[in-house]
Amino acid sequence: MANVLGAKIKGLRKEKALTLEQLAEKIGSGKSYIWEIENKGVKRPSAEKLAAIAKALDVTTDYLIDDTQTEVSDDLEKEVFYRKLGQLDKGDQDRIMDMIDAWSKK
Amino acid sequence: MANVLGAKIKGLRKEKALTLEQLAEKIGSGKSYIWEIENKGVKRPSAEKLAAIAKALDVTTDYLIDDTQTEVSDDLEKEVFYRKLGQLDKGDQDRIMDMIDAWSKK
DNA sequence: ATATAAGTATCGCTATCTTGAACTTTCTGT
DNA sequence: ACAGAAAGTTCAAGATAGCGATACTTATAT
Repeated sequence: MANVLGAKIKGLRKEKALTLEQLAEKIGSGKSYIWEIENKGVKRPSAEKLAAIAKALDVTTDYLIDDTQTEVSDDLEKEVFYRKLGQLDKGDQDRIMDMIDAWSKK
Repeated sequence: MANVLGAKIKGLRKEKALTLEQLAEKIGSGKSYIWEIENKGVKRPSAEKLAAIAKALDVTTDYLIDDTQTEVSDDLEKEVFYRKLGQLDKGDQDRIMDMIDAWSKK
């Protein structure tokens, strides 16, 4: 379970039936490098490259980077959260945020 | 019109009243390097670094990278909420959701 | 069987990133 | 106002990784 980033990219690329060359072209780099990211566990692609990759694969860079996030985030779940949150007034929203902050400190 | 990234980081850091040293420590870098990112504008930080910075400043890396996006939107704030919520364990997540439910009944 | 596309691998230049110190400016309390 | 502390600014040099170029190997198809 070493190279999460590489696995994600490879998976998404395959889903879209793109070859290394096609993806490489989309993001303006060589296929060898993107192959290395996928397979050799290249640790830190530049933000620029990663943003380009994310765009080409229709995901966010945050999703690609975050190792704890292994599934393309469930839009429905997120939507529900957003909608409920939006129903609160600003003060309550802030209180929720404070609470999340406090609890994530440990 | 150069160095949008640096300006964003600097702005967010100031908003949170963090010193260079404090932010540097949060993300595991020297203050000189982060100063260079903010002011010298020549740097293209790695995705890893940028992700750490985004997390420390409560924004997404996508927001930091996208030069066309210059202000923190409501959507972005919600996105950050959601990200933090995901870091909590299931029990805490449920309690947050319950709280949102309770408060929205008004 | 040959051609062509896809994938695998290596090399090397350059830029990122670290360290760390020294210097300057701004802030703080007295 | 002054000293001392804290924040910010600058520089230099070395280690490391990004990633483009290129060439080799394996799969697919006609």
